[in-house]
Amino acid sequence: MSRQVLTTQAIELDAFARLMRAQSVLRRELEAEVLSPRGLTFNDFEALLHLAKAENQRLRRVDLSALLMLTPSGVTRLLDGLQAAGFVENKQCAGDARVTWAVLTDEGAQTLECVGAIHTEVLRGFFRGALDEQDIERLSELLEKLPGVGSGSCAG
Amino acid sequence: MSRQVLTTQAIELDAFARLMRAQSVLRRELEAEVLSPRGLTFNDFEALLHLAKAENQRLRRVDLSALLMLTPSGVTRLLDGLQAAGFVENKQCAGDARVTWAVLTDEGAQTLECVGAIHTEVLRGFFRGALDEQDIERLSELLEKLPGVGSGSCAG
DNA sequence: GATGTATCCTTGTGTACGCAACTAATCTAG
DNA sequence: CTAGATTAGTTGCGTACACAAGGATACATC
Repeated sequence: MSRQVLTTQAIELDAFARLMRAQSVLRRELEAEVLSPRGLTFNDFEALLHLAKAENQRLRRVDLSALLMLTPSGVTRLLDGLQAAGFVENKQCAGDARVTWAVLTDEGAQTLECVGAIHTEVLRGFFRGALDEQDIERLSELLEKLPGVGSGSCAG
Repeated sequence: MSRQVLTTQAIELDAFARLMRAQSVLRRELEAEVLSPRGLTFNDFEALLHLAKAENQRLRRVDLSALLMLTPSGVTRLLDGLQAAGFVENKQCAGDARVTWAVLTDEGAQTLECVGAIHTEVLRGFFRGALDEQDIERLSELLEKLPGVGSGSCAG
């Protein structure tokens, strides 16, 4: 006697479920194959990536906070670890004593270069195995339009 | 003197970054608008959702584990909370003494119905504000093809 | 200047979850 | 029937993160 509990079946619910699932699968694969073996967490890696892309390889904590979607406290603890590992250094900001720059070290850049290469390989395998180049771009474009995802949403 | 650290710029990297970001944004919005105010975590809600869709509103822990992409221990603790809240009950399996069914209670179903309605509203607003119906379906289809996302990957 | 407000960041504290180790039940082979 | 292997689940422990509160600096208004 299986009552039917859920009646609504909006297409948004499917898209949502698949989005969540895709993220979980991809994240776990990257952690298992690339990051954990090298002692990095997912956010460690993303932080290094953002620092590498940033001007002069440095970011304010509050910007990292927005980019990684972490709270300020999360960023503090995250950077604690990256500093202990020697991948990031603190640098006082000349014009504003409140801000501390997080600066990518050479060692951090080297690590990122190495890890990033494998990361990209895994990524390529993940997407290319299922979609052709056009579809990957289409997917990317569609995602970009979603609120908070596109370039209008944060410093870049 | 900004050295260029990252040279590779694969399209997969963009798709990846946006996928991660879209998930974060959406998850946080749902948590803030819908779930946290009602004392539910994201996985609480997803668990209830899966239970509601399942035959007889019940699932084995190991199946929930696969559906939510949690470890067995995570599922145990998750269900602890849902049982304490009265949304889920344990039921012994007649044929196999190892398994404990997690069964959705009436109260759980009611809660889900209420929360789910708002959830769907927020979801609709999120997607519809940026994409038309066709694009949402396209997005959903593209995501579905990714490894581990489509129906071939787990019980459904 | 003084005083209020906003911004940047850190420090307790609590929690969700992964990992490893374990128990218990089932299946498989001899 | 026994012995090992597989499967379902829990528990102890460590960690990444959110929340709330607080400290320090900057800015704005008088």
